Amino acid sequence: MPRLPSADPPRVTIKEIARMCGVSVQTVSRVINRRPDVSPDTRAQVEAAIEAVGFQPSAVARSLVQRRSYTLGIIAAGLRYFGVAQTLNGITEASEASGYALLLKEIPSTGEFDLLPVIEFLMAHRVEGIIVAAPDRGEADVRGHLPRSSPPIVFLKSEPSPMFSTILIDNYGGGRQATGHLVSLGRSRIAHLAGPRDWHEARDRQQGWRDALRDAALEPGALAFGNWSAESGAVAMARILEEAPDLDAVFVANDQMALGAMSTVRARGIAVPEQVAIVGFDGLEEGAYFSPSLTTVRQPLRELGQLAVRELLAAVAGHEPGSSVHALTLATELIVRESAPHPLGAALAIPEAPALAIAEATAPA
Amino acid sequence: MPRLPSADPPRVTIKEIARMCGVSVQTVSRVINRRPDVSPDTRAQVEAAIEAVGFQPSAVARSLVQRRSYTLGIIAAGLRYFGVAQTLNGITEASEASGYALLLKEIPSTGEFDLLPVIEFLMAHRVEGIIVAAPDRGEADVRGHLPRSSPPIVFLKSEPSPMFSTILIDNYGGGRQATGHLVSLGRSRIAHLAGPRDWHEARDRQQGWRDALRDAALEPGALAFGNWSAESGAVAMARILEEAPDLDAVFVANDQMALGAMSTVRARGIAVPEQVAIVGFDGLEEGAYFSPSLTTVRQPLRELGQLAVRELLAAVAGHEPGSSVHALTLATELIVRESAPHPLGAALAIPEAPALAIAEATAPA
DNA sequence: AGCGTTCCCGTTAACGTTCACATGGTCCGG
DNA sequence: CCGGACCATGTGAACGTTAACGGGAACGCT
Repeated sequence: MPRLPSADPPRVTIKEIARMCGVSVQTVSRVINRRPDVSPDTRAQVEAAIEAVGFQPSAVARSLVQRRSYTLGIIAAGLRYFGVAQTLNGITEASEASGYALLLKEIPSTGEFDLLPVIEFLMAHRVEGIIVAAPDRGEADVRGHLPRSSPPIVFLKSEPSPMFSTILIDNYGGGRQATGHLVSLGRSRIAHLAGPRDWHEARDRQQGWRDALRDAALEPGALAFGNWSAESGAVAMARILEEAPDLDAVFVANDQMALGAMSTVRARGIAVPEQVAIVGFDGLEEGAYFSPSLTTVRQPLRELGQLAVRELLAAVAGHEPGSSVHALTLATELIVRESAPHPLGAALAIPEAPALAIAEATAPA
Repeated sequence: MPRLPSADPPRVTIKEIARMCGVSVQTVSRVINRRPDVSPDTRAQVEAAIEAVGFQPSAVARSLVQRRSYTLGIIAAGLRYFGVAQTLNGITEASEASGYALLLKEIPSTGEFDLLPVIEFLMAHRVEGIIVAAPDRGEADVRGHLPRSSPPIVFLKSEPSPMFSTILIDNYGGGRQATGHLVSLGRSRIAHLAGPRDWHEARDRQQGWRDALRDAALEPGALAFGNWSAESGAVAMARILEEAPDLDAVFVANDQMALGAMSTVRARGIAVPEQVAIVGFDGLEEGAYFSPSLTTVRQPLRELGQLAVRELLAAVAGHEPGSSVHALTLATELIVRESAPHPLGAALAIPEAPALAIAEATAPA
């Protein structure tokens, strides 16, 4: 009766269906939820009615009453970069498989940014878990300031912490792998083109580089920073060449920057890999088609995303808070291609599993 | 009283806050929604209480009672490909700016797939609009089978239709631009490396190629299909070279395939652009660092995503159904780089705006 | 003094589901 | 022919919030 004048066609609800079939709403609810205790006749009738009017039960109302949203929140930064997009891909796959919906928030990939409001936004939507696929670049680590009673959270790009689950790529180990490979090639003046200072991953790769050099009793070479983009890689590479004209290898913190770096090197007339060997990081499939093809460290990013979802769902299911804090680390894999080939004469000196690397290196050209 | 034994700490609600402050829930609601008719004192007191217990109003309950979710649904395919990721980037930006949340569904990027269930899923979540950034590859066009009372939908990768809004890149025009550029270079045996047959965009680019050739009174050259990946580009290029060894140019339907194609061409010892000129499609920033750098057709993908959101929000606001069906087409822009350079001797014959293209071509190396 | 405003706040009823429990019927064994 | 078990269904309340409306106090104006 107190219908507004501007009434849209009133949404058809469970009640309407019940009226149509002459049954109670509860019975309709039972049919919708495939519960056994409904006679075949009524079930068929109700299903027919639902089909007829194209009724869609409201997930919103259901969330409210059940206090469950079957939704996960994702916080991502830098979607336009390969790594994050690939991880997101794994996340959508796994959550699709388990019937969960995804609420996506993207935050700027650079500069100060406070995660807390974003997490609160997701909490207001009552997500059952949150995946943080973005570096924490606020003034203070969010993890100190999380609201009590926040849902399980998995961090994908932060330091491990005793209070929260983290699933990380072994960036440090990958950095060592890359640098170690260059060392095994006999290179000794090995520079590093790092990612943004405020990305945890960038710091770890850099540390891997540093430690691998130390272990080989080599001095750290030149160091410059980019922002993950090919352009920044080209620019930073120019700086490195200026600082250390005699270098014979570079470990670049991601493949896109490596592409830019190779372009700069080529423009200077320096031969890759003869004069300067280059190793990237990411495992871009496209790297196989660079010129020369790019030796790189593959990250299992899709698996990372899938694992994050599984971790979250496990935490949601087994309710003991805190008991499910894990710190997983996923190993990287060296993919040897032309920009830093296998050490030819020194098969014994190869530190990585050669079979794998060789298999990966045969690009279907 | 009928609290279950397994009770989690009962969520703090607006009612709890009201009790704490000795006011009614309505007053708390008013404070939360920043309504003017609350005295400064009570407002401060309520805000303090909210802050103290870390209360988060439930967006779910609010959605239910307001019958508005402030949420948009996104259906995407091929997140791992640059185009889609970039578009998504634009979408997150615009929706962030307008305070909307995003519910993301990814569907397989290849093979038959029925959109309808996905749309129904989003409708069940009461999204206020849907962006379909995926090709429709079901047996029948979804748009014939949409449930009545579906929210506004914007299609980003389908044929224009009188019933639904579409926002499209001018793939046909872009195909003509690319091919026309090759023609203006004096090339006459121009092949095409197309995208998957079931992507609308791929068909349009191909048609642009075909028509540009016809207009130049040239025969269509060889034609092969890839699946957007660099690898498929390399393979398809090999097929093309077999079929038409004498070709002097290729228009490739995206930049990633172009990368693969260039690799194949190079491996055959064929010079780019001297013997074979290559034009890609996408406008990847990375293309500037390929070797040679890639001439391409830039798509305003981020703008596409932003426009889609704006279109949707406009449709949500102005409620007249159907009145807001638009069919926008966004122009592409030719970016001339080394793989298909400017026609040197024939400045007058350049059909594109040279100033722009030249500006884009000076890569910061 | 009377009356209309404005300001602040409370009460009641939704929103569309599901949960816990109640109810009536049918079937079976004794 | 009765008690229990089981099946199919209905009833009322609850989930957490906002909309609609009503009402009292304080203020200003004629």
